[in-house]
Amino acid sequence: MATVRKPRPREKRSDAARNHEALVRAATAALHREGPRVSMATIAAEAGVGIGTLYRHFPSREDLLDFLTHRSFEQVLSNVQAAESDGTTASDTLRRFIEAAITQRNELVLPLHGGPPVTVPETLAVRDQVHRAVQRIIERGRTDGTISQDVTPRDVVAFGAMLAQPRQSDPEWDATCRRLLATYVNGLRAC
Amino acid sequence: MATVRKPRPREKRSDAARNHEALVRAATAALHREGPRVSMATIAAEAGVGIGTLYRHFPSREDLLDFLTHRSFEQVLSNVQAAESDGTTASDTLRRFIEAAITQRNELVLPLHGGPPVTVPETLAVRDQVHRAVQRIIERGRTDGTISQDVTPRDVVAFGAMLAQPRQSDPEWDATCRRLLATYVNGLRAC
DNA sequence: GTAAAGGCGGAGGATTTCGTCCGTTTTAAG
DNA sequence: CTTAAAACGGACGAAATCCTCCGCCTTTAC
Repeated sequence: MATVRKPRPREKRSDAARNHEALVRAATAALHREGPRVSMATIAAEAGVGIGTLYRHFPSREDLLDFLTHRSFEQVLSNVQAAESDGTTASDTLRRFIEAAITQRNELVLPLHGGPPVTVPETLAVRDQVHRAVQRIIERGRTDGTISQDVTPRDVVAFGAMLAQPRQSDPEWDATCRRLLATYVNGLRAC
Repeated sequence: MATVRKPRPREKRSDAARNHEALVRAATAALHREGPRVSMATIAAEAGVGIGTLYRHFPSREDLLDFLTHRSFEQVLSNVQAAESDGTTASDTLRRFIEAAITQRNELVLPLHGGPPVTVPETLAVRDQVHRAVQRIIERGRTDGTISQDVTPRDVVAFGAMLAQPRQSDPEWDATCRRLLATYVNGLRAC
């Protein structure tokens, strides 16, 4: 068997890195603006690259959505961890966490409670971390008396995900959203 | 001017009436099963008619969805009126109303709080009737003390519409849904 | 500078879905 | 039964979308 020469692997090309970032940014913006049905062509145009480039970075539409979903989950996890360390009461911590999801209009959070099922193992792992963190907050709430016995992490995440879905064509949605959140958090207490 | 003879207009044909009903039933079922993106071909097949027949009854996809939306709004209105006359407290009335929307899996209720904007005037009229009925219940709740000052009909309808959206692929959704509703109604009270 | 590894772009094939058209069949009325 | 109005059905044209392919260009390594 011939000796295998091992040429030092090249660095990633700078244009590829730039385009990758542009694509992610464009896809996020386009999804927020036009909903989950945006065409790949629109995304590529918004990123200022050809359609071929889009498909080299993300071999299929599903791959792109999986990537963005994972990213979104990580953001949610980071939010909940941040809230965990600086909320006052437990229910206040949950309020902050959900508020962050809302203001980010983080609609990709939807699969967290069962939209199109997530199949990527790493993404599922992040989702579980979110659930565990919320679980810890709920348990704290049971001792400080601000959260009733039968609330589950699923409930809280599902509620946050619903509110985070952008409602285009309703200028008052923000205000409605805040009132719904206030009422829900208020309802967490007594049983 | 010649006298215009007025031939008695024919009765509507029975097959047309039968097919119309079959189409509405099939469209509802298909939408519940496959979501808002079901193809017209699927609906026609499920109704057991040709694609041409579907398009004679509903000249475009939008016409079909408008029809179903109107129907759905009427059902919601009927629910809220029924609840109005037999709830005990005001918040209990709201709970019954939302429960009805949930158990019917009435996802078409969505445009009530601002999905794809509704443009048919008659449908908008029904929507307003719903809002007014909910408003009446809320006012009753302010006097019997079960509903806080700053809750609006929009909030309640939006909340109900969100819960009524079917979450396929989540077997526990029903239970989650019931807990979310209980918590929300519980939160309506104190301010 | 030079070479080649690797990225870029967009025409176009395959597929899906909307909606039309028109020859055939069914129904209501006399 | 006869007749004509109305409804039926599905092949087909148009348009949107996903993704592939391949000749050309940019970047890295030396």
